[in-house]
Amino acid sequence: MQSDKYNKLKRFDKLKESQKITRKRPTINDVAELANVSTATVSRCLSKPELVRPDVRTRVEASVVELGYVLDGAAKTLKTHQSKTIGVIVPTLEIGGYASAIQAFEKTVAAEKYTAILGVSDFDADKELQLAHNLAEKGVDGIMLIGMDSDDRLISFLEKVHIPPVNSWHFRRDSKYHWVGFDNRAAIQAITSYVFQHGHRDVVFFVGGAEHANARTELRRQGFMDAISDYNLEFSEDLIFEVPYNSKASQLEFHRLWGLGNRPTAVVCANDILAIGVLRACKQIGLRVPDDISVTGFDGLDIMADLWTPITTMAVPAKQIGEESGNCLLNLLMDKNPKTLTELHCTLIEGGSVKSLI
Amino acid sequence: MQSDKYNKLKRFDKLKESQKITRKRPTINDVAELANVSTATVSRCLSKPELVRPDVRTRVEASVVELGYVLDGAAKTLKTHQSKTIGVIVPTLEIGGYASAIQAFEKTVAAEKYTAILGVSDFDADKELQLAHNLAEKGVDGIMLIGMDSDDRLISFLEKVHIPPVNSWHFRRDSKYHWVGFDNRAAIQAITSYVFQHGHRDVVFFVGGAEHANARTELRRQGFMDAISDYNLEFSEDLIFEVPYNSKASQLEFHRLWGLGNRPTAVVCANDILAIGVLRACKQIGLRVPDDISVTGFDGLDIMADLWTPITTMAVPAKQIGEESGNCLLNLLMDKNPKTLTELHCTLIEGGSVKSLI
DNA sequence: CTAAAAAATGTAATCGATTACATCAAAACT
DNA sequence: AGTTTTGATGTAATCGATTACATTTTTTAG
Repeated sequence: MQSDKYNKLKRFDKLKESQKITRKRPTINDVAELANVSTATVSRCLSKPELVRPDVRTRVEASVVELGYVLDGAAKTLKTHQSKTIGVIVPTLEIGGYASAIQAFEKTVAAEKYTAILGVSDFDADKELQLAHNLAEKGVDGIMLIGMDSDDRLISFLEKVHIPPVNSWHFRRDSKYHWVGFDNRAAIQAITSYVFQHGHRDVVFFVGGAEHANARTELRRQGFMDAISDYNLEFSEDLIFEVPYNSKASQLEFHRLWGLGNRPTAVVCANDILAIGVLRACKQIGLRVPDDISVTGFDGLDIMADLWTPITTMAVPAKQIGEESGNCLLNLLMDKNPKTLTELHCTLIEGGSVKSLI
Repeated sequence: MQSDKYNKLKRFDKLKESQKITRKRPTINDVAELANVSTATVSRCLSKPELVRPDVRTRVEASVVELGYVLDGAAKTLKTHQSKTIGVIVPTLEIGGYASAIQAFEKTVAAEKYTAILGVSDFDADKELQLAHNLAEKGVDGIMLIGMDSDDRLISFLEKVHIPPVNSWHFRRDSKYHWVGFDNRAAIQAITSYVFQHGHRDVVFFVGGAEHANARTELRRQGFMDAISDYNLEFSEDLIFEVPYNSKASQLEFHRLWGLGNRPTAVVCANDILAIGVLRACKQIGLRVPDDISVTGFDGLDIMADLWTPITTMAVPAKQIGEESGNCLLNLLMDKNPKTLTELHCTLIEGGSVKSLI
């Protein structure tokens, strides 16, 4: 409009110049030029080849190869508002089950040309929120959340930016969001009941807590308490030991407990890593498992079968969680309506680490 | 130019209309309007706030919050040719070390505002190449390659599209590319020599191979052979057993070997998973480790200390590899010149699974 | 108090694709 | 043959940011 206000010509030249230096890859224009067609045709060749006459298509494809053309996803995303990208937020990859779930998830969504963007939250809700913001900027089409409480801020943020989330690992029945997982509370109740069934009455519960405290921990406590009340036993907070998520910590905790004269006949652990620590402590103290004391884990690591004593544990359907979450999100993105809750089941694996007292 | 050729007005209206329906999030224009500044100022507030007067900045920030504005990364990337994104290609996440390395890598690059995009190649060079292509379209600024041979097609592709790669896990001395890893051959040689030092002479080598065959497998074979020639022992192909990467397979393989009357005094395994399988087989056969037979692993899984018999293994510096790869790539992206080769070291962990015959 | 220098802000072209619609060509009807 | 339908291709506006340079405002110097 004000053509004298700004000296356009000069600018244009400068830009064109700098552009020449910056440009590293051929663009759709270059391909179009070489193949003697319009950019529209090139674009069609790439996304809807059936709309282009075979001979033209061949010519275009040859140009693509000759120039080594790679489509610029940013431009495509900008225009289409679709990134073909899914964010995955996970507390840690060090927990084997999470890694398995992610791998299965990646495989599932990759089959539909989606790419996974990874964020590790370290069990930190603030970091998680920040990751989500970052993913939103990256333009992810959806988000997979693994094994966390869904912080309200997170959920409302995702709602505001219109990114559909799928929550996984455990689940909530009363949620309007999508969940894929198993019933933590019931699973802990089940393995605890299994121990009670074998006649144990002095049972303590090791649960990963403290710094990683989250809804899941709470659910597990409740599962333990459910089993206790099923058997009409008396509950006391002293039966529950919150331990950081590593075997060293649980090993020390068991030593402490034993040192105080506490003499349970069984230790139920909320995860396998804690069970391993307990096992180490028992070995050091000279307790035979299961003859002197019974121990159970939770997670179903393969390795549990190969320890000093094969440990009875509850196998978590990690791979399935990944797959089903992937399918759920894919459906969500295709505007199909996947069911809100996909409940998967855990499997008790008897290792022989629980002695029958009956 | 040919304004009668195309009916512009009609189109514009249509587009504006459809746009209204599509647009889900506020843009920089909305923020600019609300804050009563230009888009340039908003942009500056976001990337170089120190260039904007504090009072204006405050107004802009308030508008950002009020609208719930999230920057559109695609537009930014399109203009700047920078995605602040790094691709990670890994054969599998089921190998604990890889997961640890990725986690460390993610943490390292996240500190500099980079995001990791994950691709799982399943040990398949074609899939790997396809992943790289996909990552190139996504506009990644760099790529981290874990534990694979660098397929020549991959490397030359990355060169063509100007994406700097960092190779990790093992390394090559003669490469012009960046490597972060340890000397596979030397490490296997070291643990094999350790076994020879303990007086063993009938030693077999279990190595993950077959479907996952790669340069690394070859290097490990060579490491084993190096140790043999150090001790002037006679080499035979029969000493090497290629086994799929899982404990079940190595368990079966050991049964087969034993069934054929093969009676080694020690089994050196190229990874811990295979060692676990051997251990299981020994237990089933009734062989005590290390009294009747010695076994070593490789990887340094924590769990090796808690097996039926704690297993001597070689700890791989997975976390360090992730960190150093991250730093290397960051430097590369900042045009600093990181060293081409970062050599890290393995640590022998004596579990007591090797009996001294001397 | 004015002039020059520095700081803040605005303008609008640009990144590289997609795609609605226009146009042109070829095939299928009268 | 002329008309309609169908198919293939081209045109150019558009997505939402960034940023070179122009312009305006503020500060500093004289």
